Amino acid sequence: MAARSNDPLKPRKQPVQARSEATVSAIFEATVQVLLAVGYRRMTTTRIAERAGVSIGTLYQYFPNRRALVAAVIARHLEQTAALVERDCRALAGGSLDEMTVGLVEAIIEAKCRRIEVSRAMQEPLADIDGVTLVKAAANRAAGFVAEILTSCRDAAFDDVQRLAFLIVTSCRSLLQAAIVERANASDFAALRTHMRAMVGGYLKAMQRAPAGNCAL
Amino acid sequence: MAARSNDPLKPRKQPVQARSEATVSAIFEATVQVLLAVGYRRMTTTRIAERAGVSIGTLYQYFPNRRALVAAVIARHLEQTAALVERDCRALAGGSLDEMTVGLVEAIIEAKCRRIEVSRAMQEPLADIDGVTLVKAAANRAAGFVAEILTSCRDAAFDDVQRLAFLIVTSCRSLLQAAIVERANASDFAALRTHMRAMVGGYLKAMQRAPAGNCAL
DNA sequence: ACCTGAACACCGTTCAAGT
DNA sequence: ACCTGAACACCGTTCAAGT
Repeated sequence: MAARSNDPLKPRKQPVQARSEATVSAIFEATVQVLLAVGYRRMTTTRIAERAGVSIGTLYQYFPNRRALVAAVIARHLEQTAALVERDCRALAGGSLDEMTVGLVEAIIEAKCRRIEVSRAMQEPLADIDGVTLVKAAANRAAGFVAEILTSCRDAAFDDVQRLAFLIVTSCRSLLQAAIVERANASDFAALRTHMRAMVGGYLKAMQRAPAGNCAL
Repeated sequence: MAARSNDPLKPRKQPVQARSEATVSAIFEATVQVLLAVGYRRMTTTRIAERAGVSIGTLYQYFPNRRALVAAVIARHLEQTAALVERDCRALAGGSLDEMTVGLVEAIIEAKCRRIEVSRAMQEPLADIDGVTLVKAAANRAAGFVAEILTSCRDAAFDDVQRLAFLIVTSCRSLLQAAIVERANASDFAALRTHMRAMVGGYLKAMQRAPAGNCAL
């Protein structure tokens, strides 16, 4: 079966020789740099080709259009972010509900705020490419890790864990994204952390399968 | 004082006569229709002018650029949404924390899902215009109403109410927006409602100033 | 296999000329 | 005061010609 890729954002040609690999890499890096330097609206293919040191024709040999370029950049960034959440989640396995609440919030904040300029620069092109799909995919990946550790929680159990984890991730992500785009300061982020903990913790407690019974406090 | 608005180099005009008001209104409506019909990417100024029954020059007499057109449409929609939240909030004054939880979630769902196609169509242009600012402004307005009724809660009190309300609104809005953009079905929305109640309720309980003391359950 | 850049198509925006 | 639409500028994309 021949794979028929109709996806307009998929790369057009795969690099075969070594020099073309270098070309693709240069175009890719140039895209990131131009995006960060001038923003999406002023990010022209001419500028990217210039920056990458190749002709405009070469660019279009590997990427079908301008949007595919940013899509590639964003997809990679989202994957890296999900991977960071995964890494931090591993340490939480078998912990208590309260430990997980704090740990999860921290993991998501950490992941989202590393490369904060990219997170901010992503905002503009996200809607222009099929960003919702990309974000949802990344959120689902991260939610998978979160669901896994929630299942391992030693003092609580949940139904519908995947959805629960997805909502936690999505909610935290969008609150953080808003703060990042608005260039919130350190004290705003500190307050946001407190509120996110309360939100995630309260949510998890409300969604517990078997309630604690009598009040342990 | 010489009227500087007669400067021929200055674009952007306010409608003065009745016919120009009609023109502006027609352009405005055409923008909504074209946006809904073909999406933001294919929404050209030519198409809008055509649909409005005016020339392209007339369009640019009243709107400085394409983005301003969508910004106007979106701003109006966001204002209407905030107003709906306000209306539904009024009924909740003086209620219990549980009543408010359910009522708030319902108010936000209702407001966001009325004109659901516009909410979906908004997604694409939002980042291209200064949408974050608009959304934040609308969220702050809605958060104002929410904060007001939270203050009137008869069995709970909160610190930092405005921020708390803002996070509730923002969190719910982004979860709903994601569901809308992904064309979630009725059962997805039902589950989302349940989870949003748990999240908001849990969050509010965790953020109470004076905890209930002994477990009331 | 890979690269080049002039040429093309399209769209946002302007402005001199109308009523 | 308000409208018109040809013309301009710019940018994404292509393709015939090169190495």
